[in-house]
This record gives sequence, C-alpha cells and structure tokens, in this order.
Amino acid sequence: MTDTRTEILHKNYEAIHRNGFQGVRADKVVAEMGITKGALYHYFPNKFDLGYAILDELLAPHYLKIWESFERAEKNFGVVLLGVLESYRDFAKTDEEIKLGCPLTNLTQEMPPLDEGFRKRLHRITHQMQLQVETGLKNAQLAGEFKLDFNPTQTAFFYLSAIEGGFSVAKAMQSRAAFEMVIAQLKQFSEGLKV
Amino acid sequence: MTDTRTEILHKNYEAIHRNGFQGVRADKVVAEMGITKGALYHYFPNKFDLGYAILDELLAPHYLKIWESFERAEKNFGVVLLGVLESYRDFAKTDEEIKLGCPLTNLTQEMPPLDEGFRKRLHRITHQMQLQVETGLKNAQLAGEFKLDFNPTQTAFFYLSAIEGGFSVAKAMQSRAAFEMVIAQLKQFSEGLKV
DNA sequence: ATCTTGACATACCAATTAGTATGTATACCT
DNA sequence: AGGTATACATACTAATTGGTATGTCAAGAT
Repeated sequence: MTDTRTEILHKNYEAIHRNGFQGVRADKVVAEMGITKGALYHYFPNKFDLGYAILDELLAPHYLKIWESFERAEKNFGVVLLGVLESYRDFAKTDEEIKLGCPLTNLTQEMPPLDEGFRKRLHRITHQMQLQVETGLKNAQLAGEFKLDFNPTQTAFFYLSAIEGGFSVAKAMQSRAAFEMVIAQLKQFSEGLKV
Repeated sequence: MTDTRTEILHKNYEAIHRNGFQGVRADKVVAEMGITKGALYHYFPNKFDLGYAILDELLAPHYLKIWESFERAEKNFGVVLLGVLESYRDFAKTDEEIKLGCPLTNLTQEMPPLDEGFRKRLHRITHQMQLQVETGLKNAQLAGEFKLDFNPTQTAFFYLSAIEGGFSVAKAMQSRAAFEMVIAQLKQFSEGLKV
C-alpha cells in the first residue's frame, strides 16, 4: 500500500486526464479514494499546487524519460529513434487511452492561458523534450549516421508536433488506427534522415 | 450592428477559445456584452446547446473551408497545397493567437470525454477535413502531378496531425517561430510528393 | 383596438465547489 | 509520563454557477 500523498497525486492525475484540470472535483476524487478533504489539504495548500506537483513529480519525469535513450545514444541512432517511436505506439495501446489523448497535450491546450504556474511548467517540459530530440539528431549527424541536409532544431519541432498532433487527431477520430498511421509515417520520415 | 444571437455566438466562441468550454462563465460573458442572461437563454436552451451551435455555425464552416481549394483543384496541386499551408501560417499571425492555440484542437482535447454532442461534432469535422486532404492528394496522384508511392489516407492524417501538433507545440513554447518551423517542414515534405 | 409573439430584462434559487476551522488519534521525542 | 508534531476526519462556509420564473415592451396580425 502506497502512501497517501502519492495516491492523491495519482488519482488526481487520472481525474485531470479524464476531465481536464478545471473539470476535476476534489470532493469526488477524495470520495472515490475513500479519504476526505482533510488529507488532501493536509498535503497540498490548494488545487493549483496539487496540479503543479502532478506536473513536477509525474508528468515531467515521464516525458523526459521517453527521449532520453535517443539523446544519449552513441551509435545506431536510427534504431534507437525507431524504438522511441515504437514506445509511443505502446504508450497508447488501449482504445481507452487513445480516447483520452495525450495528458501533456491536453494540459497544454487547457491551462497556459489560465495560469502562469502551469504555463511555465508546460513550457519547460516541452522545451526540454525538444532539446532532447535536437541533441539526438545532432549527435546522429556528427556520428555520420544521419544526413547533414536537414536542420535538427526544425526537425525536432516537427517530430514533437507530429506526435502530439497524432494523439490529438486520433482522439478526435476515436481511432487508434489514426495514431498508428502517423507513427508509421514518422518512421518512414526517419528512414529518410539516414545517410 | 449585428443581431444579438450572432453576437452571443461570437463572444462565447472567444470565451471558449480563451478559457475552455468548462471555463466559460455565462454571467461574465453576458456582462461584458452588456446584455443579460435573459437574452442568452432566450436563444439557447442551455450551455451545451450554445456550444453545439458554435461548432456547427462557426467552427465547422471555418475549418472545412480551409482545404476546400485543394480538394477541388484540377491542376497545380502542388501550388494549391502550398497555398493552404501558407493560409495556416496566416491563420496564426499574432502572438496572441499562437498563445491561445487552435480552437479546434483545444476543444478536441477538452470535450470528447465529457460530452457526446461535442464528441460527435468534433469527430465529424476532423473526419471531413481528413477526407478533403485525402481526396486532394488522390486527385493530384490521378493527375500525374504527385507520386504514386505514398498512401493518401495515411498522408492526410499526417498533414492534419503535424498542423494540429504544430499549434500545440507552439502554444506550449509560446512561440510563433515553432509553428512556422513546422509549416516550413511540411512545405518541404510536400515538395517530396511531387513527381 | 386588441391580441399574440418575439425579444429581451430582473430577480431569484438550488446545487455545487474550493477552501477553512476544528477535533482527534497515533507516533515519537525527552 | 507528558509534550509535540504528523496525519488525517468532520463539519461548516462563502462564493459561484447554471438555470428558471416572471415581467415588460414593442411590432405585427386580426
């Protein structure tokens, strides 16, 4: 049995993923957990700080781990890149997950105009991911494994956009097939980067 | 001076774009408009039906118009396609617009898990756009202007994903430059489709 | 001239919601 | 043993919010 604070984080993360941050009702989440608001407000001063903790302790580590292997690879960049894309496929393996979309994208649409704390954190996570991809692409170029005729910065943005957009379109279409088409297309695109 | 109903639609559209559907406060919107809730509930039975009207009467026509020219083109598909992408660039010309993101993407993240009416409408709009792109690509292939070695369905999903994702990443980064990189990359990608 | 209908305004309500004030039990320290 | 900090539970509140019931006024129909 995990500790209460961690459980509060996870359950509220799920509620946010399902209803959006504005749609989360603290009362309902604690009721479902079988605890009370006393516990919630014991660990978190308010709803926004709870949201920040979810970003800092759950989402940021999760997303930054995804591209880590590509960024730190020393050879076989092509293989590692395809592996990362494959892991995105696995990430949304159930229909349920496709219908809920990407947690990071969801929050990115909802929160930045409403709250500075969310805005800064979502900016940082996205920026760091972009740097990870960019670094990986540059290393692959330096290693002579990828062509030099593309701009790694631009291409990094393109990867992230296509993937996030893939989640979004798949969510709109309620179709995992749509997401997989985008991943397949990105794999093909990736082949074109190789020397 | 436009009629009240139309004005209610537009003002609430802006409020949704800024705060999300769940974040819209009917009281505030009508107060800013200088009208009262009497007018609002005279024209719309409830908040959700107001949202549906915004989708049906404002968003759907707007988005379906974008790819219309590509779908209906009879020659110079490459030029028309680049024109569409260019129009997306123009669509988000101010920093303000970039920071608010794409209205369709925003709603696609927020509403489908919460409401069936939104889900159906967002599905239909996205599906129709995808068909438009797909049809345009097929026609370009039939006309002998685009290569035959790509799958139009898959590529259509890829276009929509990259564009929607571009809005999303640009919103996260609060940077129009990010969006323009994605558009630039898509233009380059489009060149590769030509025979 | 009166009657109806459409287009709103005013006043009000019931439910919800984030947050607080207070109580209490247990573990730990001295 | 007695004090203290931690980890919650209980009960309550103030504000908000979507929605309603009712009133009013002007324009067109009869």
